[in-house]
Order: sequence, then C-alpha cells, then structure tokens
Amino acid sequence: MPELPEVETTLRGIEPYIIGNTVQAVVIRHYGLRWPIPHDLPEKLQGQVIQQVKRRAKYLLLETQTGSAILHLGMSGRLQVLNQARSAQKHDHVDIQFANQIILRFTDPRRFGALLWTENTATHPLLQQLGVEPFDPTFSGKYLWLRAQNKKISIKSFIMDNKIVVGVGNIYAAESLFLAGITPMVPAQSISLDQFQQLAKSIKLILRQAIKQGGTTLKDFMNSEGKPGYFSQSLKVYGRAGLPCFQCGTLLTLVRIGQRSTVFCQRCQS
DNA sequence: CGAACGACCTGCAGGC
DNA sequence: TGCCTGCAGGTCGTTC
Repeated sequence: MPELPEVETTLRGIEPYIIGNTVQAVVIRHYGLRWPIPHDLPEKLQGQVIQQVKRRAKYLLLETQTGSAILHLGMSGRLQVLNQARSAQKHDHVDIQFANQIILRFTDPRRFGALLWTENTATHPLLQQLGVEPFDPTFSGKYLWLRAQNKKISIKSFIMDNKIVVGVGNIYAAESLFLAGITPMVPAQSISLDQFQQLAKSIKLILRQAIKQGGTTLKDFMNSEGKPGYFSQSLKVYGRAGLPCFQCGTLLTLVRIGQRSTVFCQRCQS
C-alpha cells in the first residue's frame, strides 16, 4: 500500500482535518513498531497544535511548535481519520485524539512502520541521510547520471536507494524502468545520460500519475476500510510476470534483484 | 568504502 | 481441514 503516492495521498487526506487542531490525547495500544514508540510521545504531543503536515520521502511529519511526530507506514501501515470513536481492531496500534473529536488512527499489521518524536527534523538521523525528492527541481537525468558514476549496482537498486532519490519503491521502480525502456539489472554506471534523462522523466510521470489516481482513494478516505485500487489498472509490469507485455506481447520476465521481485519485458527494455 | 543480505512481523495463497 | 513454504508496498544495521 504505502508507496510514495500513497503516502502523499494520506498526507492530503489527513491534512485538512488535523491542521490547526489541538492534540487532546494519544492512545498507544502497541509500542512495538519497527522501533518502539517512545513512552513520552503522548505527553510530548498532548496539548500541541498541529501547525503543518509534511512529507519527506515516505515519512509523514506532524509538526508542532515544540517538535514533530515522525510517522512511517512501513509495508502495511495505514492512517484513517475517524469522525467518532470506533472500537479498535487487532492492528489499530495508535489513536491520536484531537480537540474537535477527530481521531487519527494508525493501523499496521506487519508493524514495519514507525512513530517517533523529534525536536528537530533537520538533524534527525532518519531524515538526514535522505536523497533528493523526485519532484524537486534538482532531481534530473543529469543528477542521476553524475551519482551513477562508478556504481556497479543494478539500475533498479540504484533508483530504489534512498540516498540517491527518495520515494521510489518496488512497484514504481519497475514501472519507471519499463516506461524508460531500461533493463532493470544493468549496472547503473553503464546507463547513458540520454537514458537517465528518460528515466528521470519516467519516474516523475509515473509518480505524478499515481498520486493523481490516489485522489480517488482520497474521496472515500474518511469512511473506507477498503483497500485503494488505484494502481492495479495502470500497472504495466509489476505483478504481471508471465503475462504478455501490453506493448509487444512478449511474456514478461520475473527476476530477483536485491531480494525484490522484478518484472520486465525483455524486448521493450533493452 | 560499496554491495549483499539478514532482520523485523503478520497475513495470505498455494501445494500437499 | 491443516501444515508448510514462500511471498508481500520498506529500509536499517551488520557483514563481507
């Protein structure tokens, strides 16, 4: 669920309900996420007004005057805005209750997500090492090309490396490479500047499209328990191993790159 | 230093 | 029906 577009969609979904709102209480039912939720997080948040909600990479930042909550959805995390209290289910780990009765509920079956507190987002170790945002003007083919010099790792692992560019997960790495016509396992250093320009363009386009389609999810954000289905119809290669390429009919190939499933077209991506 | 890989955890699908 | 295996959107920390 949470690729960058989903995180961005989540941000847009929760923002209108919590900005300018005061945190009344924080209920933690399960501290054991990727890192334990700090025990003093409730008292840090309580009484604070959410001034801004930001996204950095796949992290959501709930910013207050005294510090920020850092939230990551991991592989299976989800945020919901509840209008009224609803009994917590098995994986509903955290509720942030606001003065206007809105509840922000964090659900995460696999618990790879995180909820932390920091006084200073600029110096927080998790946020400090991050590479460029894909929608930042400095993210370009030239930028990728420069960073790829002498890099032997596969181009797919390269664009999934958060120190290079953030927010490109397994789905959209595969999709971007297909759109750019690049074979996922070739070494990053062997990609030409031309190809990198194509790739940077593809990444932006794919992510932008997905965010746009995430907008449909946004609509039923408040009441839906259902899964967003925005990506399924637009995916060209992800999850389609063995099926014919939409572009040329060749059966799509499945390989393993960096322990992640990777699907590509041997004919269209060369 | 870069690159590979294990680890974290639950749920689900598929094979037997 | 039940057990076992493998796989799933992420990414940090350790090891080679």
